[in-house]
Amino acid sequence: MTKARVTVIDIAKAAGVSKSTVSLVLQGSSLVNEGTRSKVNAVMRELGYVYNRGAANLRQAGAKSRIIGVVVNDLTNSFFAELAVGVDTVVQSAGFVQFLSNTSESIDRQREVVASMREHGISGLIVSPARATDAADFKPLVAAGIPVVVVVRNLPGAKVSSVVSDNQAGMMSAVNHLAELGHKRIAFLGGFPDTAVFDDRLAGYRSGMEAAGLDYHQEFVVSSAPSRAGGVEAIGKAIVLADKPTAAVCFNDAVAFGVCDGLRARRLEPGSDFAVVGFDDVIEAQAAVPALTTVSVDPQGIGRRGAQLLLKQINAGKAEAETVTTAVRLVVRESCGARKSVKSKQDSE
Amino acid sequence: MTKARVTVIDIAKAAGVSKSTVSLVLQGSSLVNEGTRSKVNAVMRELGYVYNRGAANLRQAGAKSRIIGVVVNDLTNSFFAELAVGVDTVVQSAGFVQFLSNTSESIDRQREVVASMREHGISGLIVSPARATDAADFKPLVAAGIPVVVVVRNLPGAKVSSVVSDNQAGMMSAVNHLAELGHKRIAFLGGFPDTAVFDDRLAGYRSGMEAAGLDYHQEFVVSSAPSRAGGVEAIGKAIVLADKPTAAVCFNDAVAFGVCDGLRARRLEPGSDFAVVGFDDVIEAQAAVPALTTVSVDPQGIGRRGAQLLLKQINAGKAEAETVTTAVRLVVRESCGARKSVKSKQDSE
DNA sequence: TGACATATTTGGAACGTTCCAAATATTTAA
DNA sequence: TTAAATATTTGGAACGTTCCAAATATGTCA
Repeated sequence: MTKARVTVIDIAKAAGVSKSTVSLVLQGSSLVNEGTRSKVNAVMRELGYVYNRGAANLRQAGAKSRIIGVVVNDLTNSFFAELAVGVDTVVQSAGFVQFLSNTSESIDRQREVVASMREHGISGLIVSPARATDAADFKPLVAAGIPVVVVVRNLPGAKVSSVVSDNQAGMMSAVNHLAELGHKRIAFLGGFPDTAVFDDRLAGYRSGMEAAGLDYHQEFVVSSAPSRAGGVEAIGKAIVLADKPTAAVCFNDAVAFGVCDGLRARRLEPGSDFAVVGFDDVIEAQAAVPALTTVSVDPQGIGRRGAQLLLKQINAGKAEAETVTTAVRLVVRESCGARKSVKSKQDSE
Repeated sequence: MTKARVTVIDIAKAAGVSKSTVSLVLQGSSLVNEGTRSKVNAVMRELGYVYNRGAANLRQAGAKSRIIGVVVNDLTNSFFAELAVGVDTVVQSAGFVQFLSNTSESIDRQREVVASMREHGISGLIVSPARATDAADFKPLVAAGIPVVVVVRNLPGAKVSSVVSDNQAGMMSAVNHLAELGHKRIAFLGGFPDTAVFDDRLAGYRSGMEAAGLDYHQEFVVSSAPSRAGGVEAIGKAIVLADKPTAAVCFNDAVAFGVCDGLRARRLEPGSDFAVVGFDDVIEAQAAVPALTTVSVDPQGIGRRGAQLLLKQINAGKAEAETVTTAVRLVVRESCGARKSVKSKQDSE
């Protein structure tokens, strides 16, 4: 390869100024004379100078690395990919770069990547925590003055900011919609009860039932893995109840798809024979058959909000824990039985 | 917050050794006495020491940062999200971290993020280039001894390694399948002719036609944006030809979906009235109606291969440009008319 | 025990930047 | 024309590590 790196000293020599002046130019200081500035810039271009951020960070105390760490629990899931894109958008336009890692729901992996990010001197962290993450896990970071924003899944007890969607309101509107369609026996299917998101969504379900003047029955709540397979399992348990439900709100879209599978296996057609509503509005929801009625949360929006919040804290130098909930909206498609027939024009974009 | 950073010197003092010894411990050198090592480790834990990689990189010439830059053109597309996950898997288990950025097909953005990554001292770069990327854009990197691996879209003329799927073979098998189903007039729809991928896929189409003993007609090749809208446009042009095609292979799945839309708008049912085959096997392909017959490429696999290749070059210290093509396979579903009716068991996984 | 080999430890001097206090140029005001 | 003010430039000394050459400890063999 080529020889050694070009440093500010090389530039200084070539431009006939001191390294301090070059540094000033690098930082866009107004102290330097226009003529000098352009000469220095010209030399830099000519010599192919590359700024060494590592060296700079070393001198400038901690928080100036301009790296934002982003940790998501499942990048394969387009919901989180969108989230990452949202973060990237604002992070990038603020002149930061993003360090993205995927934990695949592994808590160990999460610990590793966060440690690694810390070693690299991130100025802030956005994390969608892996399941069963200990609230104390991010203590050391905030203690070191590195702001942390938790997104999607909140971490009760952790003294960090968070951005979550309005799970409760979303579930309420789903239940409300089903009630308006005349359903009385509405089940809540899927999800692990040990998560904060589950609690929120369940609470929304309860208030929705209450608001619609319907009774809350313990046995209409069937938890399961928040996956397609979990959905199959959950509907299997719900459909054999003496007092069969006629509709279900699901913990998320994956569960909802599983519920549809399970219904079909029992010769019931989702939409016409049984109403199904999901949560998240993942990309497949509109292309599915029947198209899934679901609560749409805007993952890019969450990402952007989270990033904004984080940047604010980085700039403020002080991390006031703050919680923001982003709005959601019910998207009515076919699986709730409200609309028959083929996919609508609007949805197919 | 708390006071200053804990440094190697603090550790040394507290453990009663010299900073050099601490450094040795950090590097896991076999030179240090077991007893000393464990004492030092204990002190590090106790004081909450965090390794400062930036400082280390400063000393250790260039290529040791253990950061891999990953640049994709569209993270929203689950194809590329999967790719990133594939990369992350191997990168992470090799003890590197990944710096992921999204360019949204913007060449300027791409230039920015690559520059930024360089400043941060990446040890290598994996990139799925934005459309119309200049092959010379990565010259400076390789000149600086930073290995670059291009994935998915190759960059003819750039002296870098690449990992691409076997576009040609994939298209051939698609054409072959349609020919076996009895189609004689098969169109090639969608895609921008200025890309290498287009050339490859088109070449596959031509050889496929030839292999099946069918004539290649210039007017059966209709290019368009590689998007859903582009698909609508392309089928619109193809369906009005005097000698109407009865089937089409599409540049990618998005185009294929658009083609289906366009067919329906003309009261033709994809699958029964006209056979459609896509390329990529995006996640929506199996859930669509009709389920899309398509050429499945394994994006995670490409990511893994790319990462392996890159790590190999990093370790070798020498970047021998190398091209690997990964295998693809045709997934027969409904849109080609080979199978009627509802979705199969296998596909719904 | 002495001499040598082997195992362990250790002070600097880098690495490429930023910051500071101070030096030097250039203007301005009288 | 000169003093004071303002505009620009500048040598070190950090920052937290790794590397080197050399020092010190420990062990081995006659």
